Amino acid sequence: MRPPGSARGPRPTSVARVPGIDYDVLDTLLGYALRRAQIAAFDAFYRATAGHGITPPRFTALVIVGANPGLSQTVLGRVLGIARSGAMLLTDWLVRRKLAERRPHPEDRRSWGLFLTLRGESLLADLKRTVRAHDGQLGGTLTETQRRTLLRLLRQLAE
Amino acid sequence: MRPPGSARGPRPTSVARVPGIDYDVLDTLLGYALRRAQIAAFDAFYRATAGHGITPPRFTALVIVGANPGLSQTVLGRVLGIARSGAMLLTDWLVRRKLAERRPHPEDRRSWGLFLTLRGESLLADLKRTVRAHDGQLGGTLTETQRRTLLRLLRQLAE
DNA sequence: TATTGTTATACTCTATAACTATA
DNA sequence: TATAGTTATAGAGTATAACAATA
Repeated sequence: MRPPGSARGPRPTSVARVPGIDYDVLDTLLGYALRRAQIAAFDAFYRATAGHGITPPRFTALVIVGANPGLSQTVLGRVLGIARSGAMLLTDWLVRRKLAERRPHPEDRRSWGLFLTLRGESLLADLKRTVRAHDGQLGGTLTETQRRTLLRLLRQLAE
Repeated sequence: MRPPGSARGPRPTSVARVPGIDYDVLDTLLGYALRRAQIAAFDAFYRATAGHGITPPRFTALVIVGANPGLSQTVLGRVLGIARSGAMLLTDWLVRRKLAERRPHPEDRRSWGLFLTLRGESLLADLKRTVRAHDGQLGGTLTETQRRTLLRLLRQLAE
């Protein structure tokens, strides 16, 4: 049993509102609503991936490497929005678990091409299923139309 | 000049998509869209509060103490979803900046009642204005109706 | 000169656990 | 016994800076 919040980074903070507290202006801010919603989403993600040691950035990395085989660590870092040194540590983790491997880049001997192993492909397929399922339940009380609307509005916000 | 990403916790990672990259299943996940939207929101927040040393949790703490004067550190921690030790460090920060103060709790000599100072009240008033303004611009391309819809759907998601 | 990967180092945030004083 | 605040310590994640190899 993993003690909560130790092995996989900061544990998603509780989303529950505290009764009797006045939240004042927070209730009118899109930013605060986003934060609360993301905590709920983290929660769903952790339920989906319990026991795999998978975090959101690691899942993202698996998906990105899977869909863009041969990309470099620098590009992976850029996609994830982290520094090169961080992309390296993340790649190290994937390689250590034998989920991905570094192959020499055919045209540039400074960089690696990243590829999923068979094991990585297989885990990714599993993860995609469960993450998608839990992500679907995330909007448990949302209708399919509302869900699509939300997704569209969020994309518009982030563009 | 503050070097980016040093004094105020992790710098919001870039929200820009990398051209030529296949994002695969990520584009269908509410959780991923939420993350991207929240990065944009962080960005707006940091623009709003540049130079104040204010982070989202610190802003939240100011608002909560302001609207619920006399509450204890433990309750503050529960509202923020952090451990008591963290609530204490956060309170220390507010007290050090003379934005809040601890007063003996009238009925329980184990706990403090937290209150904003005049300076805290004044800063909070400023912050509310700018944060609200930037939060409004956050959905720059959203109509007022879309904004309300988004807020409602996010609340429904997190409930 | 510029870039890739790497290494070393530091910082922020959060957590748990143990301690104290009160309840 | 249980709780509030505190202190000490540890871990994850990220950043910057400097270095070697290569472009």
